[in-house]
Amino acid sequence: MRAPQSVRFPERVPARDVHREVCLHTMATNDMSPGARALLTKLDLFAKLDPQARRTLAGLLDRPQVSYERGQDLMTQGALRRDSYVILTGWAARSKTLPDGRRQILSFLTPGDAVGLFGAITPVATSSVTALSDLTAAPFAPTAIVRTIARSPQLAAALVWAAAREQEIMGEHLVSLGRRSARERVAHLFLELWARLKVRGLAGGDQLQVPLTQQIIADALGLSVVHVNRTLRQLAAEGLLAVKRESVALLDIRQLHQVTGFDEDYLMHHAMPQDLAAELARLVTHGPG
Amino acid sequence: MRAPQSVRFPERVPARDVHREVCLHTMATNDMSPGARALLTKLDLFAKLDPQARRTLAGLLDRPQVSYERGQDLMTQGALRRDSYVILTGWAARSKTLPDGRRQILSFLTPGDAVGLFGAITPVATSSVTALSDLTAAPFAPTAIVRTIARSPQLAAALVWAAAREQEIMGEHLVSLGRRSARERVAHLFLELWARLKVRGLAGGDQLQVPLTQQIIADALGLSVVHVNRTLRQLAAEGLLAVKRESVALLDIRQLHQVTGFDEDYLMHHAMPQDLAAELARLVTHGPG
DNA sequence: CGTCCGTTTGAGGTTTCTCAACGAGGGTGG
DNA sequence: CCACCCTCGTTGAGAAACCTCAAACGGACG
Repeated sequence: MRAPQSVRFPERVPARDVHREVCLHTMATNDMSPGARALLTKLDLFAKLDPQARRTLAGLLDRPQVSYERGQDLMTQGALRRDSYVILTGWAARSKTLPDGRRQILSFLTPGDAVGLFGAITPVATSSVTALSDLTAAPFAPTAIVRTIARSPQLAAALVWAAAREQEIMGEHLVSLGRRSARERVAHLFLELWARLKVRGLAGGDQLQVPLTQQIIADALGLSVVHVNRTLRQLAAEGLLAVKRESVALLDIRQLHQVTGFDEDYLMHHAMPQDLAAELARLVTHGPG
Repeated sequence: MRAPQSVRFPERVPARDVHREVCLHTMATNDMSPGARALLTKLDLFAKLDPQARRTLAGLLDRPQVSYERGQDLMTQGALRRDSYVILTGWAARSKTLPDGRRQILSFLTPGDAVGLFGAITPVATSSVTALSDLTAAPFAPTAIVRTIARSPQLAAALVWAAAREQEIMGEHLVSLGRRSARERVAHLFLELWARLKVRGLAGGDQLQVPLTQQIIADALGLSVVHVNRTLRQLAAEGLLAVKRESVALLDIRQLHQVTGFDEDYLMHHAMPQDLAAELARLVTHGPG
């Protein structure tokens, strides 16, 4: 058994101005809270939500937004659940910690992502969610999700889509940890984050702002910090990417794709398929009968 | 980059009589198809479904069951999706394969589990589902899930619970691949399977029937077959478990728990929490208004 | 009786880890 | 303003875990 390389998440470090802006689609969102808009931006990738769905969404997220500093927990493994959130600005990580301190990051959460969306289902949190940068979030009651599902079938379908998308990302993550080399894991992670951010307008060109320390990358990829460092430097030496303070430039995307066999289909950037849309439309017009 | 150790899944091998029986709870299930009963058995862990939910479930699964031989795909990565299924008897594995042949198993599917439950969302399958033993399954149309969600809020909540539970299992799997040693991974896998089967009445005592070859275990745990073999033999030598043909006996459960820090809470064997149940009941009685 | 699939074992190699130390930057307090 | 932390990144050296290759074994089945 190896000793834990994992280290506490950073705490009480002042803010940096990474990604404080949520990119909003040009819809009539004036009447909505920031939380509703952020979630809408994401769900909109899947389907244009109808007025009923948008009202329901607005009703769900009508509480004032809250702020967290880098290193604080929005949710703590083993503790009773409190609120659920939609992230407005900043990054967070969902992680699990073993009794001896080893830590594994399960997923990265970016603006528009939900924290504990289905959290009402277990009273005690099985993972922690920690702010990786200073962040703001829109809180909502965990049980409200049930009401939401019942009130708008379209919204329910969109939420299921969001859950399925998350599962796809976790699946690809599982492949990385189980079958990819350190080099492939690192390259794959950056390609994924780049693709995720780009589709929401949070990254442009080949540049990408990420508030990730090498320790955090290590905990996400199941590697030691030392080896992440060496891998990063090797990829940089080959001219594939350039790492600065808290940003990364993907210099040779074609070759990065080749290194990892990256195929962004699993991220599901696409709209609802035809048959599903038809089924939903029928329901919305004629009722569930 | 390591060469692929992964090997094709076994094919066309005759059936073995492992787990051909689904344990049914003692409810009035006479009017339901086998598929509906199997899924009900699982969803029942979460909440006693009301008549409306049970009617909807029966309507979803009214097609005749189908059979697959060991090694056949119920769903193939990269191919267009066909039906979704509820597994009735036998085991399956969901896996992803890299271009060079390396394979990672994402999850094991046992009776009552759904294949491609949310599959309508992507037209092309991002993973394969392969029969690990001969199996039978109840098919349903992928888009039917939308109707189901709209017709019964209780069923919708139960399905969300099932999805959340799956995500928890994947999360723990991620911890294994990222931060646990081979020894811990193997012990953890068996404890998980044992707990999952026991709660549905598919395993008794410390014995557990699993149609897993060492190659399959390796592909699930991100290890080589050779190392799985050595790890298995080491655990056996220490008297922690005994592996026979296709069954495993957990000889020292206390120490196995200690080896892995296993805590079965993440499997969510429990019923719906109080507040969620109350919320749902209100909806069912008063409507979503 | 031969073949096939899965398991087992040996030997040597590679990746990744641990331990340890140093450097660079930024914030903080004297 | 400078000295001192503290965090994070970087580098070296040796060790451990795990992998590959190769070969042999055993049971099941034709």
